[in-house]
Amino acid sequence: MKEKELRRSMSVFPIGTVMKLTDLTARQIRYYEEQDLIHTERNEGNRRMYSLNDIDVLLEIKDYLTDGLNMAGIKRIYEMQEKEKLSFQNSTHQLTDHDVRRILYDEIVSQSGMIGKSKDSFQSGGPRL
Amino acid sequence: MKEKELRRSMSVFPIGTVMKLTDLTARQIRYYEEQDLIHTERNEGNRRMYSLNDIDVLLEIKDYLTDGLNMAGIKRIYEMQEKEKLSFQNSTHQLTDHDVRRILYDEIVSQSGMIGKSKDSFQSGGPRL
DNA sequence: GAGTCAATGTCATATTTTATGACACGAAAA
DNA sequence: TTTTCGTGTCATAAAATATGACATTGACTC
Repeated sequence: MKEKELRRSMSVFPIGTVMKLTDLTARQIRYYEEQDLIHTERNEGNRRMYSLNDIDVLLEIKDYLTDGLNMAGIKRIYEMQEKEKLSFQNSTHQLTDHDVRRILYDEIVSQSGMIGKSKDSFQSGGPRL
Repeated sequence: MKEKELRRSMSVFPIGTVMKLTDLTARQIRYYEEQDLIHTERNEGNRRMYSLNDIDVLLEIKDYLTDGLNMAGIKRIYEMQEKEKLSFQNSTHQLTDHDVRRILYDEIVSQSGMIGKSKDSFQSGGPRL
């Protein structure tokens, strides 16, 4: 499965394709990058090039935003995931990535300013994982 | 497996990406299109956009050329495949695509002007399938 | 050897796509 | 009300692509 991973992380899509695939505007995509939610590669001509993984992240971000999270919240989620990834090395991990995302997500949602928002906009059990 | 097929046939790559992925020049890619070896989609702005399947075909074409086939030969191979695809509907097919390609390939190679070319440049059993 | 043809290189010009920075705006927060 | 956040929009510059023309190279023919 190593080759598939590699393919999924190859930066091969220009922003125009990503716009269509994610239904985000270039403005939005660049803004999320500016906010450090994604880290985009550039080609020799300074054009942003995206991987399948990048597109997954953008779709995740869309979901989080739909659920009422803001940039700061989403960023924290990814930061925590990052930490988990690191501590993953010297400890057997009882928690799957799935678990971690769910836990962090619930934490963020219950902690951030979600007062006055309809609870209906939440699917039970957290984001699409 | 229907969704995967769909994804493989989505035209999402600009020619620049295809150049890198196939190690072909834009001139070559356009020429193969001009010769009807590939049929390229265009986006709203008239730019060519390629699918994963298109890239596979281009890599096949490279292989065929390496093996000494010319445009006409390659075109015939694809035409015959096309026919097979059509007759495929009203008959149970004993031959797999793999078989068909091999048979057509051998036919073309033995029939076309391969005299005086080293037999070493042929891998036994036909092209990469 | 000269000519021909197939596949590709190269160049010029026009159009499209993208990058960047600035300003605007509506909704939510303070 | 005033800020802040996420996004829209616009102007300008640069990169990527389309197209058509001409050049080149190798193989084949005569």
